[in-house]
Amino acid sequence: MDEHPMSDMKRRIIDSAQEFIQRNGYNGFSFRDIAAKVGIRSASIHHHFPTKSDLAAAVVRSYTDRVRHQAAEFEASAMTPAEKLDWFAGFIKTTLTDDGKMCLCGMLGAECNSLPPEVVRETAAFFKVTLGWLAGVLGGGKSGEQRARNFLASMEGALILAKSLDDTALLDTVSASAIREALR
Amino acid sequence: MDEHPMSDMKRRIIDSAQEFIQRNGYNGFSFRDIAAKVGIRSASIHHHFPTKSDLAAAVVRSYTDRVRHQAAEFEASAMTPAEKLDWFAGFIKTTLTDDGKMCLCGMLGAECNSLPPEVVRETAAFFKVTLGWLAGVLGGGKSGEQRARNFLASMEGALILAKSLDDTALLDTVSASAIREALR
DNA sequence: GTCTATACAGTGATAGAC
DNA sequence: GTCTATCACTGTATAGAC
Repeated sequence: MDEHPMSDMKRRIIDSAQEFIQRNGYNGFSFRDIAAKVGIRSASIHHHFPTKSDLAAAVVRSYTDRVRHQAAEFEASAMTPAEKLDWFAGFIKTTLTDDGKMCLCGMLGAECNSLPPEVVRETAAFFKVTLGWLAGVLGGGKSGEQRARNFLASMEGALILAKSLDDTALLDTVSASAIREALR
Repeated sequence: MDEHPMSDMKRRIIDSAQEFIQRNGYNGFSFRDIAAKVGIRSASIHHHFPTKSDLAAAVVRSYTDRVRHQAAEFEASAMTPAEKLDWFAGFIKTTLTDDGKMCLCGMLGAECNSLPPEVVRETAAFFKVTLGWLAGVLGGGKSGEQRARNFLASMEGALILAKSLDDTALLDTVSASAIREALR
């Protein structure tokens, strides 16, 4: 299906890097961390991704592609806006509960002052795609766009608060409010 | 006034470290960065703060103290809740426009998986104090607490989105919505 | 309280054998 | 495609002179 199907090792490196970035941030992981996880030496990572920024940019691109793919699937379905927002909130919640991770781009967005330019570009692209999808779900137009921004901001912020306070319930109540507000 | 007034150099180190953390995160600055900024050698920083976690914990404590102090000042004033939220939104906006910085604890909250335990504790304390103040402003009780969580989450998330997308207007519109919602 | 000097572990990245 | 070996550099932290 894809034009350039990815090698298995390349895929595993990206997945492992994504986990590390969500947990520790771009400045909080090393090629050696990845190497230990996927079972090859750190020098071999450079064969697949010449530099750390290449790897991180590929991680974000793969994340954005999943959003695009998911959005297209929803497009063809009979789900209501409420069901789509619920799905999104569940996805964010899994991020937190499945190992206390941050949203990939929430983490990179916070760090973006110390990120290589191409990673910043890919992070911005992720937010544009996600906001575009949410705006469509919420009816489009200026109102849809504004609701999308409010909703996504609430979710990203709620992740940070819930993680810091070690309070999963906080994420539940804030995301319930955000969904209610978005659909009002 | 204070029981243990802080030496001038200690103060400058804390202020400089705060700037670096807000810009690059805990894993994105070094003692040498601070040293270059305040004009002494990195070894001398250790005289004031033995370890990096000591320094970061002191930075967060100083930040929380300012919130406490500000809250006490507001307590004695005749400001309305709307004025207090406006002040808070303005404070957050300055953080962003004055050099594209993140909220100190928004940054640390995102990174908290890779932070020393005492820094995590201080970050949680900051959020508790800030949420407590906001809950009081918003009328207290369960409703006030929930409004405070929604409001603060929106502001933290809006900072991330605005920074990533390099879009100051996004912060303005999201914070205006958040204030409206909190006061509804 | 600040300095020089240094220890020692970790970093991203490269060269070249297999 | 993965390895070993190694590079130059940066990181936190310490010892001891001034």
